Order: sequence, then C-alpha cells, then structure tokens
Amino acid sequence: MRATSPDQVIELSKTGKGQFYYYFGSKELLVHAVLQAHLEAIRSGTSVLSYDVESWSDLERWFTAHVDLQRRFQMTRGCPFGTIGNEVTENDELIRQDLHLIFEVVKHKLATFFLKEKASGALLPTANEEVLADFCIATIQGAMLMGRIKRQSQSAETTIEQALDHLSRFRCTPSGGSEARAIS
Amino acid sequence: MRATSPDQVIELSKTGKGQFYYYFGSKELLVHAVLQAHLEAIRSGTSVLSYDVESWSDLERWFTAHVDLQRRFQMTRGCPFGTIGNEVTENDELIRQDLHLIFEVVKHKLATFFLKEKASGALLPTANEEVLADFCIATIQGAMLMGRIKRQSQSAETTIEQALDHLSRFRCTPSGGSEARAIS
Amino acid sequence: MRATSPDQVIELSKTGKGQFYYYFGSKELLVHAVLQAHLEAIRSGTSVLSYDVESWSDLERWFTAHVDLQRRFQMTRGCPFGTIGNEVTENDELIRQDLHLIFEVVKHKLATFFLKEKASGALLPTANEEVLADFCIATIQGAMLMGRIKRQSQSAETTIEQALDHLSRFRCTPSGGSEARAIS
Amino acid sequence: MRATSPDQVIELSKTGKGQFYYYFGSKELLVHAVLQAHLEAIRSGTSVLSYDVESWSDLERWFTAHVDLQRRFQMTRGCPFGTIGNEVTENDELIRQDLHLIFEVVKHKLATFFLKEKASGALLPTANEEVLADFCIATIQGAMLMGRIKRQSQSAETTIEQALDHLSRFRCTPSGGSEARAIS
DNA sequence: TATGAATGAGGCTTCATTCAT
DNA sequence: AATGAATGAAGCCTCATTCAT
Repeated sequence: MRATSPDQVIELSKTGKGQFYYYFGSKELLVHAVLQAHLEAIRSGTSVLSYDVESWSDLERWFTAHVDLQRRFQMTRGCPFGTIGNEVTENDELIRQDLHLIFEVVKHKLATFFLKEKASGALLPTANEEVLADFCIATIQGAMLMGRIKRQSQSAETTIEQALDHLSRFRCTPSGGSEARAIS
Repeated sequence: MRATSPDQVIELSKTGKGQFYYYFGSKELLVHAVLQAHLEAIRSGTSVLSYDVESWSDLERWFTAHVDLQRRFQMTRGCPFGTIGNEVTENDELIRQDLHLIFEVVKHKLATFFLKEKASGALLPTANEEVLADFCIATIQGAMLMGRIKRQSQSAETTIEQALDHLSRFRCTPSGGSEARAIS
Repeated sequence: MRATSPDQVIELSKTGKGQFYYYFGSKELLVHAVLQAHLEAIRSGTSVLSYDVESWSDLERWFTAHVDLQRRFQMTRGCPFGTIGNEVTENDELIRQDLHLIFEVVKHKLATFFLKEKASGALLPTANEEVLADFCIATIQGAMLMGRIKRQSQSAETTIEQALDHLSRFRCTPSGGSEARAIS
Repeated sequence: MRATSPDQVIELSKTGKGQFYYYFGSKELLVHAVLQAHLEAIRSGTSVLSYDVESWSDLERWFTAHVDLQRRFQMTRGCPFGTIGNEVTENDELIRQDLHLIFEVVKHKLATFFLKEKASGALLPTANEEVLADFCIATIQGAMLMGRIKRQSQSAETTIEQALDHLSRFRCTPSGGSEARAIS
C-alpha cells in the first residue's frame, strides 16, 4: 500500500494522471482491482505460482516455490499478499477483505486436497483439512517474513521442512511418518 | 516504519519539533532506539511478553500469549517486530539488523530450552534445537499475520496448536504424541 | 541558492506548493532552469545586459552597464551569476557547470571581439584574446563584489577604468595609450 | 554566513550550546567577532596571508598566495571575506561594515606601498595609489570567484598576470613595461 | 560560568486527489 | 475517454535561539 505512490504507477502506465482516477477512482481501489485480478488468477489457476495442489509433491512444490521466488529477489521481498496484509490498518477494510478472500481461496484449494486425501484413505480421518490448510498458509507466510528479515533462506527452508514433516504424520501410506523424514 | 510519522509522535509528546531530532536524530534512529530497548528487555526478561521458556507449558504460554495480546487489540495488530520487518526495504539496513538480532535472541532462548530438554533426555536426540526454534518463530509470526488479515483468532489458535503438536512429537515422555492432542 | 526558499517563491507565485515541484522537480532544478534561460538569452543576445561587443565603446558600455545595474539596486546586489557562484558548494555541481557555461559564452563573445580587432590590425598580435576576455570578466565580477561590500560605486568605477586602460594598451590605434586616459 | 550553523560551530567547540550564546549572543555576532579577529590579525600582520607589501615581489606574492591557497582547496573555495560579502543582505549591516573595514585596511596597506613607491620615484606621479589598491583587490576577488566557478586556476593566474602587467606600466624603472612581460 | 534540553518557525519534498480542457 | 496542470495537506528534517538548572 504505502510502498508505492500513484505517481509511480502512472509513470509506468504511459497515460495521463487523470486516467488513473478515471479508471480506479483512488489508490485503494487500484489495489483492490489488482487484488481482484490476483484472486481471479488464483481461482482459475493462471497465477504465476500454482495454488492447485493435487498430490503431496504438488504441496511440497507449493511450499518451495514461495521461497524460490523470494530467493530470486535476494530475500528482499516477501509474499505480496502478506506484505500488504501487514500494512493494513483499520481504515483499509476493503483491502483487508480482499486479502481475506484471497487467502480463503488458497485455503480452500489446500483443504480440498487434504479432503480428497482423507476420502481416498491416504490421510487420517482425524485430520482436519481446514486446520491443516491454515497451518500451511501461516507457516509459509511466517517463513517468508523471517527469510526477509534475516535476508537468508535457510531458516525458511528448514521451517517448511518441519511443516511438511508435521503434515506427513497425518498420512496413512508408508511413505509418511516421522521415521521417513530426516530432520536437518 | 511508515505507519507513524515523526509529526504524529511529536504531537503526542507535547514538545517542540526539535526535541524529536535532538534525541533521536531521525525517524530511523528513533525506531532503532525503540528496538534496542526491546532487545534489552527481551534479553533481561523484563519485556511484556516473557521469552524465557523453561518448560513445555512455558512454551505453550509463549505461543498463546502472542495471540492473546493480538486479541486484546481486536486482531487489528500483529507482532510489532514482524510488522516492522514486513515494511523494511533495502534502505533500512539498520532496522533490519535490529530485527534480525531481536529474533536471534528469541531463537536462542527457545533453542536453549530445546537443548536442555535434549540433555535431560526429554527430547529426541535427533531433534535440531535451532530448527525447532526457527519453526516456532515462523509459525507464530505467520499465525499472527493471518489473524490480522482475517480479524479472527481462530485460525491462529489452531495453527499454534498444530505447531505445538509437531513439537511434542519430538518429546520422549508419554505426555506427547498425536493421540494425546485432539485436533479441533 | 540559499538566499531564497521554494516556499517564498511559491507564496509569490500564488499557486499550490505542488506546482513548484511539478514544474521544476527541486530547488536546484529551478535554479538550473533559470540559468539555462539566461544562457539562452545571452547566446541569442536578448538578455537585459547586452553581451555582444562589437566595438571598444560597446566594451566600455558592457563594463559600465554592470555597475549601472548595480547602482539601480542601491549597490545592494551583485551580478546574479557571481552571487550564485559564490554560494556554490561541492554538492551543486549542476549549478556550477551552468554558471561555468554561462561565463564561457560571455568569454567567447568578448574573445571574439578581441580576435576581430587583432585580425583588423587594431589590436596587437601579441595580445591573447582569451586571456583578455577572462580578465574582463574577473575584473567586473570583482568590481561588483567590492561595490556591494562598500555600498559605493566609486571603486567599482575606477576599477573598470583601470581595466579599460589596461586593455587599451594593446590597441594599435592612436586613440589608446595611458597618456590618453586620465586616472581619477 | 548561511553555510555554517551555530550547531556545527558548537560541536567543534567542545562546549555546551549555551556558551555560544553566552559569549557571542547570536550567530551574527560570532561572525562579527571572527571578522574583528581577522581585522586585528591583518592590521598586526599576523594573519595567514601576509597583507604587508613592501616590494613589487611582495605584491606579486600577495596575488599568487591567494590563488595558491585556493588551489589547496581544489578550487572549491574562494576568499572567505569575498564569500561572506557575497551573501550579505540588507539585514546584515554589521557584517557588511566589518568586511568593508577589513577591505579598507587591506586597501590602505596596498595604497601605502604604492605611495612609497611614488615618493621614491619608482612609480609615476600620475598613478593614484588608492585606485590601484582598489584595482588589486577587485581583480584578486574576481579571479578567485571565477577560479571557483571554473574549478580551474588557469584563468585566475592569467588574470593576476594581467593585473600585475597593468600595475607595472606605472613603474618608472626599466623592469616594468609591456615589452618586459610575455602575454601567455 | 556552564550545560544541554526545549522551542517552534521554516526549509525542501512527496503525496493523493481534483479540475479544466 | 484522455491529458496533465493545479491543489494543499502532510512528511521529514534543520535552524537559530531561549530557558531551566
């Protein structure tokens, strides 16, 4: 939110200043529009990072892709949604709700995967798919935040390893379980 | 960083504008001074939130205290360190290093606990205390961030439950283990 | 540079504060723009003071016009270019170069006159037109500076008389020479 | 005047802020005190640059010493008196008068030399010692100003050469005269 | 005498937004 | 639809000076 001014956007957009306000009305509404676009991209599976998880290796990729992306920016940036979320105040209800919705969609995608696994008997029936999905999201957000503060990816990597290890304990197949995962 | 301007601080402080710069030199140095004070408080154990963990229930309290604090602000704020960390850019090296140091101290306190547990045979020898400490920090940061975005504490609570569950699996005593923990 | 603040300019201009920065970008760039305009005016011969010297009486007028102008301000101001030049520090490279260029153009105009005189045989072949041009500029700048400090035009006048006398010694026509010039 | 703040002075002075105002009363009065000290030093001949001219080679040294000093600062500074003089406004009467006085003393020293020369028959009786002294001062001030703007000493050097050449024409000894001085 | 905290006007700049064309 | 000039509040900071001790 605060990191970028309309002027910077306008300069890049190669249009007059009026256009910005003609189309978006305000800075907040631009962010809103951008977040809506992301939401749609995530829903439709056309976003940069794939949020469609259909296997345990997809899930692992989902985790590692976040840190890979961060590393490409030399660990100077975090997840855009998390970053904006952290700047949100009580005056930014619209944006907060956009982010909420985005994370709900992501959560739903992850929860759907866990649910399917449960249905197929690959996940313990006691596992709560929503709780696990929230756990995944919180862990990756926390890992990226710490990666950014440390400017190092190492702790982010070990953290997602731990998260994956935790999740795997709910698996019923012989591939899961704590014995199968080395702790670095 | 960007959430509060010196002018706002000055207005509250009921002093002339110059005092701010007389004492702190710049906005960045004020934040630096505040973080240094926090660092000292954490080190000496005099901070609001206790970072000195000596038992598993202390650890649980450490997790829940974060969310309790957040709830007291109606879930509108996150961890101050995480919030500032998220706003840090490449021009804020000083602040980034302050935060880095604070988190290193916290990590060290947590890692020390895990190490003692290992020494006393209460924790599996295969557990890596540093990795677990990083995991704790990342999880709580992620949980608070999501709590703020959702304006609800529920997912933060289930996430720290998952984290505690994960940690407990490394315990050797019969009190740990997934059977002992209900998954909400 | 330091004598006038953007705020003062803005107040006079009866426009919002943003306009200043919309048009000039910074205080330094405003000065730059003004100097560029002067440079162009001097080049094209449309400036208040004529820098186009084509005869010895033009040269004399060039000298006296400076002091006349200064007298119109009750000797409270000097040459704007010299004044700015004196305030230039190592951080004002852009402005310094603008001034350098302006003085180079003036020098060139004066040197061209001397060169023509040499070509027509009216000036000694041993005279160096560039050196004489620099001498003219330095003398007039020094004369105006002293005029300002003294708040009197007298010494400025005698100084330019001396300068003209010096220059005239390089002339070949019988009109020159020290005998022809009374020393006040 | 404007280039240095009391704070900078105080920092160097290793005393409290109050001392500055206790002893000097204001910034203007400090400058006044400093100028008075310089005035005394010039009068008594104890200043860095010697203003006591007793021979033509002293005079030449007086000219070149100015530019030498400037060169030691990589041509980034001019004569302190000239620099302050250029910043003087109508509100700085006290300082203006101090500078005026300093330059009067210097002028008197130079004029005294010319007068002696005239008395000894080494200078033409038609030469006006005051006019020549003013000419010297204006020329050196102008030369230094241009040197600073150009960041080169060359034109300053040729200008003082011209000035010396001009002065030498008033000499009666065979060492003077235009034939004796090469024009670069 | 001496100290350094306190004051508040002012300086330069950015920002989000509106307006006239 | 489109442009970019206009607006003025706010942001960060420096300055010269005064005051309490």
